[in-house]
Amino acid sequence: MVDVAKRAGVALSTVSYALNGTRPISEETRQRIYAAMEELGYKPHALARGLASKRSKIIALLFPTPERGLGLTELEFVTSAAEAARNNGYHLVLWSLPTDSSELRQLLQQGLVDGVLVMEVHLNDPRIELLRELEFPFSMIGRSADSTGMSYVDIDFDRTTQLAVNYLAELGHRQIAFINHSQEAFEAGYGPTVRVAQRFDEAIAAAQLQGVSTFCHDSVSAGYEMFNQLLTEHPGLSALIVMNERAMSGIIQAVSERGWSIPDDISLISLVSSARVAEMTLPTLTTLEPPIAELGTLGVDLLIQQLEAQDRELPQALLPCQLVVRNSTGQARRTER
Amino acid sequence: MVDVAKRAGVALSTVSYALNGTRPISEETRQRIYAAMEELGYKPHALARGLASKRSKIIALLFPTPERGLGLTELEFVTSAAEAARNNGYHLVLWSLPTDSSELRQLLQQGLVDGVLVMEVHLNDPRIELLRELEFPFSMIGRSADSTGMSYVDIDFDRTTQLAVNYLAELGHRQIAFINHSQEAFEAGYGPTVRVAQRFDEAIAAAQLQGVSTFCHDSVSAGYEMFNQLLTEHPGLSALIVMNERAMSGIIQAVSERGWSIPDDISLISLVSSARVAEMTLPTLTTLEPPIAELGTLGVDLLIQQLEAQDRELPQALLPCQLVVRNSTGQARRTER
DNA sequence: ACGTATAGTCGAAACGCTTCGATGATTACT
DNA sequence: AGTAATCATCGAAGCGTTTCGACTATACGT
Repeated sequence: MVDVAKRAGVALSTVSYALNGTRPISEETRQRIYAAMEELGYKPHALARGLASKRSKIIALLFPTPERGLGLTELEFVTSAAEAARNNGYHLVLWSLPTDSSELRQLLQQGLVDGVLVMEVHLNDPRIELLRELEFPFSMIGRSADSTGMSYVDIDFDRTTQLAVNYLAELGHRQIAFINHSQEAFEAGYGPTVRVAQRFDEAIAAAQLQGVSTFCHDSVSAGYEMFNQLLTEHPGLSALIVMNERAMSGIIQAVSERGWSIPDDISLISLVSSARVAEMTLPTLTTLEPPIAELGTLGVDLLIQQLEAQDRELPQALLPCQLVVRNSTGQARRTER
Repeated sequence: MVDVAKRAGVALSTVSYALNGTRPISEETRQRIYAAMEELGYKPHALARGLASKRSKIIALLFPTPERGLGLTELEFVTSAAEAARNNGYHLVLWSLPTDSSELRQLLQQGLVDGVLVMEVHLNDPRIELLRELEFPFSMIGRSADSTGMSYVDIDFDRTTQLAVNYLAELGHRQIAFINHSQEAFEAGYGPTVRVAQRFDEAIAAAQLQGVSTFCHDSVSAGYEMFNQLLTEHPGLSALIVMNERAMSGIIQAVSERGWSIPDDISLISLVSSARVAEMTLPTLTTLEPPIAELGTLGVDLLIQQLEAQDRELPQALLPCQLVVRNSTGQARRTER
């Protein structure tokens, strides 16, 4: 930088001002400075800049260590966040930690990152508490129980659930089951699990349908068994809303073993599930697909906005899933089986 | 840090030495210093450390922007790399760029990262060329065409292919097809595609079997059509080795439509495919599963070793996939169909 | 014509650490 | 006993930026 300054015949600080636009610089000098930078192949040093300005332009993505196992969803998420960060001139570091790790505090206090984006937020999340305590800038994907005054993006589960129920109702289904993630996830306060469970009951009631809502472990075999059990207890079921990709595989197997056909004998909707997975099965699955990339991008944008804005506004956003009709849903049967 | 020094009654530099162990410090003073740090809640500042030492302890994961679409594989990869980095006291930033992006140069010259880990290396990869040109420390997942003198980890495709062919041969299969990724991937020099294609022919010849090797687009429908075409042209096929998860779905559909059963009428092996996907299908798939987490961890380890070692050795490693027998493979039919 | 903004620039002091050379004080080796 | 390492520590000079206060020259309002 000192070389650039010399070559352009200006002071060191002038180069800095030209670079960041912090103070006015005459067009003429700016030209000279840029030319000098070009000729010398000068590139500003990120660390030095960060040290002096106290803003590293690095944000962290707080990524829970695989508990429920990782989905395609998460990956797209990560990459879209990385891209969004880069588009804003930020870097994205990955911090993959258990939610209750004490290591987070250390990492935050290293002063490396300007803010963090928290994924897979639980209704009651120790990471969030820590961040608030340290008054560390953050925003979330998903929401903790009380998310007032915090910045977040999340799937609009109310709307998503409503869309699924409405669609099935339009097809003439009257008895609909909802298959959730596990009870443990529910009790741990995993957002989607809690919110959809609640909304499902409301939507069913409002549409004057019959509904049954149940938890299910995230495994193929659990899905298989759950389906059989459900149909024993509620033989009139004609449609299932499933928010559990692994269980979905088991359900499809159980249906096929029974000699039934999808969607003639039963309709299936996969909730918050990606196209990639939905197209791997036979038949392909009607889904409500989360706007993953948008969530990632938006999450990063909100965080950066928060970091750079002077005012203390904490923006929030909810995005609904999109109904993509494929081959696993159809008109309800007219006749009893 | 100056406060810690004062409180411990030592010089600033002594605190630094105690922290990094760069020079010997008496046990007694070390105690005092650590106590002081504790009391003051002192945490070293990562950026300042990086600036002064010229080693940021940050590495980048060079992640290609989704071309072939993202797999579960990649995600596990990313998280395992992040963890490995953290275990070594490093941070991992994500750089998601097209392989031919000019932006990489900018990023490298920012001086933010000490080294990069390159994913999805093509046989002829501009990123690698750039890294060599700049003499920037890096290691790779996968290999470029000439990988002598470079550090990498990769799947041992030779051994993996051999395992698959051997296993099928043992089951009595005599006519085996190999379904690869697309021809475009092959021509682009995508490593797995090229290496397995080559090795398949060799392995078939060595085992004195009949083999047919074919490319296939990464899509369900392409797999479906490819299967039908293959069986028209080679009615004697009794086993398929498939390295193409999406095509695999199509193949399974085609088999089932034909009224055939897996594995009684045809055996399927999914190559370099994760357990998550293999267990979603009916029947579950026999696979050769890549040691993804190990690859990620090892890749990071090799890179860091390279960064910290004084000697200029560039370690390399090949790991084979593991054969996991599930329900898609069985004895070859004794009789003609 | 006079104080007062404002544009444009400079020099120097941070930012929070590492690292080099120097200095005593021990210990080891002939 | 004398020289040479080694141990333990200190002070100061960076690392490559940003940012603050100061200064000059020009334009502004009255």
